[in-house]
Amino acid sequence: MLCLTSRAAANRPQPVTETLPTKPPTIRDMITAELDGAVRALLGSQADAPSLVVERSKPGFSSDFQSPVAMQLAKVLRQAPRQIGAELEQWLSARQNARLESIEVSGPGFLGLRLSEEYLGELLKAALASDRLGIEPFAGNTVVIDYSSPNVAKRMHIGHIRSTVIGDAMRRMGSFLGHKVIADNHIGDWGTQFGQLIYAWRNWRDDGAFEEDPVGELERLYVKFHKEAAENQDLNALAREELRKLQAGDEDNLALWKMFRRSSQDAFDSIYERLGVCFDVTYGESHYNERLGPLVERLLEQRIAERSDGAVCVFFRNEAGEDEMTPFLIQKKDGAALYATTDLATVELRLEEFAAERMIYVTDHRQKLHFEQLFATAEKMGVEADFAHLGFGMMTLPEGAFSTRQGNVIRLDELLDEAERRARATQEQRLQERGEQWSEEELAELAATVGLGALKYADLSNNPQSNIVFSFDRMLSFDGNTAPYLQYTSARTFSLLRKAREQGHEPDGETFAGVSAADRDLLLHVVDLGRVIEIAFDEGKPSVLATWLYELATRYHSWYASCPVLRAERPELLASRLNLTLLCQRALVLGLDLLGIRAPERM
RNA sequence: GGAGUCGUAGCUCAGUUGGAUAGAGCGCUGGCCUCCGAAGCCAGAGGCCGUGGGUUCGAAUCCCGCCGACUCCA
Repeated sequence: MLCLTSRAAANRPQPVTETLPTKPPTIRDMITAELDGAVRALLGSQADAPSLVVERSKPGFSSDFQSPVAMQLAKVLRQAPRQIGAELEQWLSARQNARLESIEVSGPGFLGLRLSEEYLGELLKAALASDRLGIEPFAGNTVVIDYSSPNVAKRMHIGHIRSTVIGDAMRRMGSFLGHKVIADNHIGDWGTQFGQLIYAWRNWRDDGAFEEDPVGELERLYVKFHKEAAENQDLNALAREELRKLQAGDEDNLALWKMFRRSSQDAFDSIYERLGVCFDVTYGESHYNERLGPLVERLLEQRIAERSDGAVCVFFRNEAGEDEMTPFLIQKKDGAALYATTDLATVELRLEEFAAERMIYVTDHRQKLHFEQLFATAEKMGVEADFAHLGFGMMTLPEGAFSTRQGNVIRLDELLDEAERRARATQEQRLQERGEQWSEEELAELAATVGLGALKYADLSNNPQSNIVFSFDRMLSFDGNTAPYLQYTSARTFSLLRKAREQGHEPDGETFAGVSAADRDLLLHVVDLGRVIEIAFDEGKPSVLATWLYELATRYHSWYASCPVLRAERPELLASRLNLTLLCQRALVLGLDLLGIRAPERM
């Protein structure tokens, strides 16, 4: 699995923009350029050309791509669409572009374009020339992605999976495209809960339990504190005193806090390692403590923020003086800072230390207003970077929300265990059916690959804004549009190419012959990958890539059922189909890797 | 009260800038392994895309009203 980034944060940033190649033209670019020429010829200088739409033709049409251009022009030219289409067709045909085999009008005025086999062959060859499928890095922004962000002294639970998995996929896709990505785990390592925890630790800790399971014990103390505090109001004051001492730099409390932080980080790391998730930096909220006071002062001086009723707020008013958005509170009456303050300080540090041009926050959608306020404040501060909030729905139980205090969370490590357990059971059954024996290591590795893949894919394959009611069966399904289906497809391609090699056949990387509709469809789908990754990243939707992968797997299976490879009737068909199989394999492996999912060679 | 998100097949959801016949999975019906891996393929049933208007040659997609669900608001 690609996991190129490390936690070392030193020596950033070097500009990467100048050395990047320009983005290579796509098939759509080529077609659009042709159409544009035709449209200009038709329109002359009399009017602006409409924006050209080019898309894949629906199944059942002989063309590969289509454009409704003639209908778009009908109004401007005051002619019937089909007549315009005929003229466009004539103009384009006269050009004799070797990449286009035919152009024809159909339906109410769609222009259908069919690519030539030579051109398809070129596309295949170019794609097979590298394991990046010919997609060169072309983007070059410095992007900070903020995801996962668990809280110290609490175990990671099911509520963290989405941010972690989606953020990691964004990191992978961004890096692949050529962005300089900095993944930041903004952990919750500061705040009122530490006063509570220090009090609870001093009074109720169980050293044996802490030895055994540090974070479990811290979590128990946290829950106990809230139970006790509900009975005894004095505890809150005592906890606040511990917090005050901690914030004032009291050595004992600071040492405790550091220990809590370290043991929590160890627990997080073991989960990240299992998931194959990486970060470049893990600064945490505490990293910004010293910046908060000066930041508030500066915002007041610059009149970006104002005092209001003893607190400090940033207001968003229109010209009439009315609030356009809820004010952003950055300092409470008692002088305490808030998430808002820390987040603003974090923005500043990311500009200073990384020269960030884009910041992406992956959190649940309830924080939407907070981020809108944050981004608007940054704008007032003159920050020119782009901001994006990738919000997703919450995971809940049938009886309601998860809550550490209520102790009804589903622990992440247990969820991962369950995923692997189910994958292993399925695999053992299949091996038994096939009469195969695998070693324990092979089984364990496959169980992790398939189980964790299924779990990740369940979150990556849709982008629901609505909340989701948790169910093991839902998250760990192995049938239908799931990671195991994609992995199975991958395993099949490996198997097929292994068999071919045993028979002395290797893909030659260039033959593309006896082209059927299924061949065209498969090839044209694969060569769209670069564009798909770009959309998935720019729109913050790994689901776009997931859907593309699913469509690829479906197409491959369907193609495979109708096109014998090893038993192809002619040698050039065998060669061509081996190439297509290798192409699909590379696309599956690459696409899955960008989602953080491994593609097994056998399963 | 203010702001926002979302209503698509029995269930869970896709649907990229508006484009020809709205797609998957699960579940349901029926085919396909002496033949490259059946975690598969093929075929079928199942939809006034919440509702009423509007814009457009063309709307699940854009605009407005209404109904319903959810989220946020120092």
